[in-house]
Amino acid sequence: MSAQGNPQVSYAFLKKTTLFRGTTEDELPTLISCLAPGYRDFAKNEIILHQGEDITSVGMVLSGRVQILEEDFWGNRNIIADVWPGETFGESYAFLPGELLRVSAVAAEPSAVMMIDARHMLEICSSACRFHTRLVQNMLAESAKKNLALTMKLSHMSKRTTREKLLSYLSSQSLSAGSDQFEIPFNRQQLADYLCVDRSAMSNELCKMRDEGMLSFDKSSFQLKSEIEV
Amino acid sequence: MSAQGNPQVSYAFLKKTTLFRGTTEDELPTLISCLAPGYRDFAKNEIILHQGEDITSVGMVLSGRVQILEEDFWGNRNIIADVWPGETFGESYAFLPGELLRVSAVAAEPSAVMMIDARHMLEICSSACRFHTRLVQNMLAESAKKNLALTMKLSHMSKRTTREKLLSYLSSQSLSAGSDQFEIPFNRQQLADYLCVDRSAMSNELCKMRDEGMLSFDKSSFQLKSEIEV
DNA sequence: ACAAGTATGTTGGAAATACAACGATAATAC
DNA sequence: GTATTATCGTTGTATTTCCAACATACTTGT
Repeated sequence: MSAQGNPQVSYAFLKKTTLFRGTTEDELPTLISCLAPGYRDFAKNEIILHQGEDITSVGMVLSGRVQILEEDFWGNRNIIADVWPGETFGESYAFLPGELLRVSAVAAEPSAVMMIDARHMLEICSSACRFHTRLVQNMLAESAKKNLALTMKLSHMSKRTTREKLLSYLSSQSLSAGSDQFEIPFNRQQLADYLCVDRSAMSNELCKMRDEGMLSFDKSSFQLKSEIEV
Repeated sequence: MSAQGNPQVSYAFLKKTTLFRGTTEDELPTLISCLAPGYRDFAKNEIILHQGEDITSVGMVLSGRVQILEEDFWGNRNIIADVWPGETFGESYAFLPGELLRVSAVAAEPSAVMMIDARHMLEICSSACRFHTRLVQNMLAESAKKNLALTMKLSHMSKRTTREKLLSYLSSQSLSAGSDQFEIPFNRQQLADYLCVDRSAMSNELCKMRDEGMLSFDKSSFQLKSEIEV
C-alpha cells in the first residue's frame, strides 16, 4: 500500500523511519492524511533548499540522496552531510520560523522528497492526536540525540592539543562502554577526521601515551589505565 | 500568585521562561497541575544530578545557579555551563530514556529547582491539551535553536587553522547580518575563547588578513571584502 | 587630571601540529 | 599464491600555534 496514492512511498517504508517509528501500518493512513505532506521529485544536482530561505517544512528523503552544502562569503563550498532515504533534513530550521537557512540542500542523485509542514506536526487535530504525540516524541528524541552527539564532539574539539582531544574522546567512549576497556567505531583516519587533527600526528600521540603507560590498544580496542602499571 | 503553593515560583516568573513562553497566567495553573512538577532546594555545592544517572525529568532553575560539570576518566573536571533562573537543564537526556548522563549538575549557590517529568510534557491529557502543544512547541524550538548554535560553532571549529576558523565565523556573521558589514557580539578574548584559539595568535591573524585586503575592522565592527581593493 | 584597569596589537622563543614520505603488516582481490 | 590495497606507525622538516611579555590606546573611577 502506498501513502496518499504516491507510488514512491509505502507505509512499510515509513514505519521504519526514525520520524514514524512506533506507529503501525493501520495508524499511518490517518496520520499521513492529517499531516498532508507534499511530494516532489528532483533531478540530479537540482537545488531543493536554497541558503537564505526561510522554511517551515521538514524534508524526508524517500529515494535517492540529498547533500547538505554550506557556502561561505567567498564562495567556498563545503559538504556538511549526506541524507539517505528515511532520514530527514531541515528539522532545525522548520521549527524556528524566521531563522534563515545557512545551508543548501541539493539532490546528489535523482531523488524523491516528502515535505511535512512543521505546524501540521505540532498542532492538535481531533482525529489523530495519539499519533501526533508519537510523532512529536520521535522528533524531540531525534533532536535530543543530535544535540548530545554535537555536544560530545564539541567537548572533544574544544580541547587545544591532540593529546587532550584524544583523552576526552577515549574517556567518553570508556564511559559509554561502562568499562576501561572498549572498542571504538573508527579506524585511525576516521578518528583523526572526527577530532579534526592530522592522522600521523594523532597516531604519534597515541603511541606516546601508550609508552607513558596511560593506555594500551590494539587496532580499535583500547584500555585506559588509571595508575601507572608496574 | 504562586504555583502549587510553592512560594518560590510565581506564574509571572514562569510565563517569561523559554519553556512556558506564550502561555498566559490564567492558563498556567491548569498546565502546572497537569505537569505535576517536583520542587527541591539544594545547598551550595550539593549535587543535583550525578554523571551516569538515567533521568526522565527536565530541570528548571527557579533561584540560585546550577553548574553543569564534566568529569573524565582520570578525574579532571570541566565546567560546561552555568544555568540561571528560568533556564532548563537535562532536556537532552530527559527525552532519551536509557541514555546515561555524561555530566553532573551541581548547585553553585543555594538553589531551588523544579523538575518536570518528560512524559507529562508529551502525553496528552484531556484538560490542557492546548497548553501542552505550546509547551512542546517551545521545547522543540529550544532544542532546534541549540542544535543550530552547536552546528555553527562546530563548523567553525572543524577548520584546522586560526585563519580558516576566523573566516568561517566572520562569513557566518555576515550571512546573519545580511551584509558584508556587521558587528560581532564578542571582544577579542571572547572570540578567541569561542573559537578555541589563542587570543594573541588570533589578533595577529586578523591583522594579517586586514593587511592582505580581505577585510577591515574597528573593534567589533567588521567588513568583508570580496575583491582586493585598489 | 590622574591613576588604575581593560582591550588590543606586537614580538620572539618554545612547543605542537601539519605535511610528505616511507616501511611494515594485515586484509582483500584475482 | 601473488599482487594490490588499506591501515598503522615512524620520522624529519616546515609551518602554525601557544605563551609570556610588553606597548599603546581607550575607559573608568575618583
